[in-house]
Amino acid sequence: MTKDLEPRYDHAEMEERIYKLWEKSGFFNPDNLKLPRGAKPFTIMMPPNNANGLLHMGHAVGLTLQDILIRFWRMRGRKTLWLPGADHAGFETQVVFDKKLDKEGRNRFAMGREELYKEIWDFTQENKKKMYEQTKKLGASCDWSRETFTLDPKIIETVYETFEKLYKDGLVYRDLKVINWCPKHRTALSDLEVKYVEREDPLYYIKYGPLTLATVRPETKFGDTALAVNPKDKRYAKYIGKEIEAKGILGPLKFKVVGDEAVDPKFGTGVVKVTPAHDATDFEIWQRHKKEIPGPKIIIDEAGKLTGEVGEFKGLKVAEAREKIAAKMQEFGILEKVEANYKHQIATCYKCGNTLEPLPRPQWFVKMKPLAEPAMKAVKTGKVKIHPKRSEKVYWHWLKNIRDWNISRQIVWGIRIPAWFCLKCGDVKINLKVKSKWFLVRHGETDSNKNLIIDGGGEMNAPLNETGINQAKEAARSLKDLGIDLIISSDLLRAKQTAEIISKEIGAEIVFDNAFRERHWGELEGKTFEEAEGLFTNPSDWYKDENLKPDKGESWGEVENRVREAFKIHRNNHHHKNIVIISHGGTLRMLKKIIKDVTHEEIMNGPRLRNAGVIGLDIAKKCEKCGGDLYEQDPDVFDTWFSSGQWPFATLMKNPKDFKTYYPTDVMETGYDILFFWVARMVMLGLYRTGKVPFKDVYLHGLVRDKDRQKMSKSKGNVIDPLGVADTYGTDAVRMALIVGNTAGNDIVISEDKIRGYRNFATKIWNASRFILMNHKTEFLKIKPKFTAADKKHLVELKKIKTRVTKHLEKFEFHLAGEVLYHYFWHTFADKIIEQSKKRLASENAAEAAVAYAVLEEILLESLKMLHPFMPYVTEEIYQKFRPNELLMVQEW
RNA sequence: GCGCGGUUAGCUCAGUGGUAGAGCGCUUCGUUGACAUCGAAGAGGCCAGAAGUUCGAUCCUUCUACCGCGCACCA
Repeated sequence: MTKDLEPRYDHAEMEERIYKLWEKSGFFNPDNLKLPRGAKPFTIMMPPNNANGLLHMGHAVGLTLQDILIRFWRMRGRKTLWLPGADHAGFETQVVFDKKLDKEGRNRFAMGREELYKEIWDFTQENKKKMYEQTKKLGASCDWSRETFTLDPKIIETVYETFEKLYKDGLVYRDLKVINWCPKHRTALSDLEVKYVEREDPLYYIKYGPLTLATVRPETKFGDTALAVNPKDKRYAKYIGKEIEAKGILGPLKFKVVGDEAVDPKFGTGVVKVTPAHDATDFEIWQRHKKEIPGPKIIIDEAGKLTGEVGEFKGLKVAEAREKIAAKMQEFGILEKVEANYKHQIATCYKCGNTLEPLPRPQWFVKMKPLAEPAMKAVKTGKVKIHPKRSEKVYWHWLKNIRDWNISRQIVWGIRIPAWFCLKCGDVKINLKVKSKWFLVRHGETDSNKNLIIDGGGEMNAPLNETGINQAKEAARSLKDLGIDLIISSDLLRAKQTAEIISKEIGAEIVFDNAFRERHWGELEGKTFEEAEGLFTNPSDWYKDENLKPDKGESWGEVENRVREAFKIHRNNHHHKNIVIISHGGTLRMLKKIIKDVTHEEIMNGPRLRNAGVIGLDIAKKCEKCGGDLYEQDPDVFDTWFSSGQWPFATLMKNPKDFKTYYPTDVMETGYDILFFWVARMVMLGLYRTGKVPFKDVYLHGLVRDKDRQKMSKSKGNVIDPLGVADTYGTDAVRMALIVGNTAGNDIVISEDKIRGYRNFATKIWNASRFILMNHKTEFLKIKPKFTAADKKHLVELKKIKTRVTKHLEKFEFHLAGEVLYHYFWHTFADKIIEQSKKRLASENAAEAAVAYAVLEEILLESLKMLHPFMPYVTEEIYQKFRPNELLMVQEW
């Protein structure tokens, strides 16, 4: 019992000091807690916050609720682990980063995989650091020694193991399906990431020979491959199985009519067109009638523009094309009528709001039904309890109707899917052990490239220009840290310079091989493409014909032969080494042709490798099917939720002792908005991998809203920054304001007024304590207090309060516990008990004063204990004035 | 279409089978050393509407109205 308290307290100074004191004590780490052997653990996995921004009020709510649980159970003698972490948040982070790139006038589609990955990595690490600082400021008593990022090797390894297990069990498969495609973000999305919005669009009735059908998407007509009616529909029974001829705006059409249950006879005309490439239902109709009708005919590309056999509409965006096509149909007299304001639901991207384009793509899917069964059972039997209870019904309903989960994402930020395809036969290998990696790199840009001048293996031999040098440097950076042993380069100047720049960065030796030179274009060398045009019948023949040979130049066939020979020799000599081959656009095409064993036409129609572009080849054991040993890894990454769905066990699994002690965890605390995204998947994957539920209780908190019930958002400008108000009013006030009146599953209303109210409460606690401390006299220490009946009554009441608070906390009724404490401390203890004791404290009789004091101190210290989980800083600070050298944080509850 | 939640003080929200609570706001009074970031006193609610169960309902049941949300392949 040392100093008096200042009349006011400086929360800023205090919070920093106290947090450091807690950290220094080591008690955030359960291994350091002084507990009897066999003390029961209590574990919470902190939901890994997205490492793409700062914490907002929603995070503050979650962290506070978790910290209350952790501090409460720690004081109750449990071996308490709260493991903090951050999520790479694949798609979400990619979206945030895209915006950043956009501001800088860049875009990710023009960046190399490694380069982009590295930049986002740095970006997330920076965010993570700031986020953890904020987490500390909010008083979170988590074990920083076990901090985990979802891209830590231990997590990736575990995720890979899970994927392999699922694959072997037949629960993960790769299949071509029509998936939700966002044309803006150029990636597939899971069904959960689709937001359906109601919209009014025209419904077009189109004549199809003797039939009429209704559609809102006339633009997809070019992709039609059949018509369908309900088999029970008497009106159309006679058409089933027949071919129908009709007038189309690009010429006559001829489609077969199939009978399928998916068609609702009551809707529209009861006839639908079947567009398997651009409609999931139609795709399924096709699958059921594969033998009778043609499959997907793609007429919309990844950017949402018309492509393929669409005549004059090629290149138009879907919305534009729709109007023009409808107009054309009108002209042709095949548009029967238009219902103007047809209300329907359209699928949009939950992030950007753009209309999704259903596209057929091969993707990895998780078969969900077998995983959902045990997950439903776990909740039904009470092994997992969800608070609020009503959410169990919602959980139940979702799992019951669950569909297979597309886990492939076409972005680079994330955990790359550990699936390799044999380059020769296409066979799939999971978790392939790669022996060595070979990289094929095109040289950087030259002025010839820039000005479209033919500069092959001839005399020009242009050097890199400034852009080219920078590109080479970029490529060099992307090849760094990959353990490259050797660079094999064409000896032409542009390749040589590129090789030297890369060598300088990665420190590997260069050997030159003129077999990797560009095709010698003979008499065409030095000419612009325009000038060269007249020299062949068709410019595209330069590429198409593998035997065509310019004067004094080489044919593609000749290039292929020399490359084949050189590649074979280098393969034999260096198969165990990581190699970079630096060569030229055309030459690399030939190399790819050799590796993939495909036709000349196919390789020439394939994508062009940009300057300094990198292609990775993985060399591993021989394929059991074809004997090839060159593989290419699936470029896609996992849906973030596939990895975060493994969070409760992936964080512990690689440390068997921790896993045994702390798994299953006790409580999962998170927002109700991610019940399906995350909670349900954690239960499924947890049960699947470990045979045990990942947690026993799920506590769901609501969305944070402002005092007018508006959702907080940056665009509305009504965001309250939790750290900002913590600076102003103190963390304790913010925490308490977030708890009182906040019930499970309901939205939380927070306003600065409310926070101010609880700041006043903190002041009240401070001043009541100050008063008590002020009345302490050293002579009291010698006096054994004799409590009066009234004193005893107060102490009994205190006990009752403690029982109530304990019960509330055990039942996850944080708001009730907080209210009871608030009310008791202010309106019973301060207003009544302290007021009544003032006379006795002032008594001449030391024994009487001592008793009065003893009662107050007892009640105060017990109250501080109970308040500590809610308001950790102010309570800890005061407690130490009464009990120096002790830590309230680890006092017994 | 199915499901869920809400409707309580001027505002935002807690709560309970038997005299209704918090924060902010409002009214009046008060600076005698814990606290004006306060204290004292107070105003303010047929707890959405209707019916039912009950000795008794704001709380349980049913229906209705309005608000919000989730899920759903109907072209």
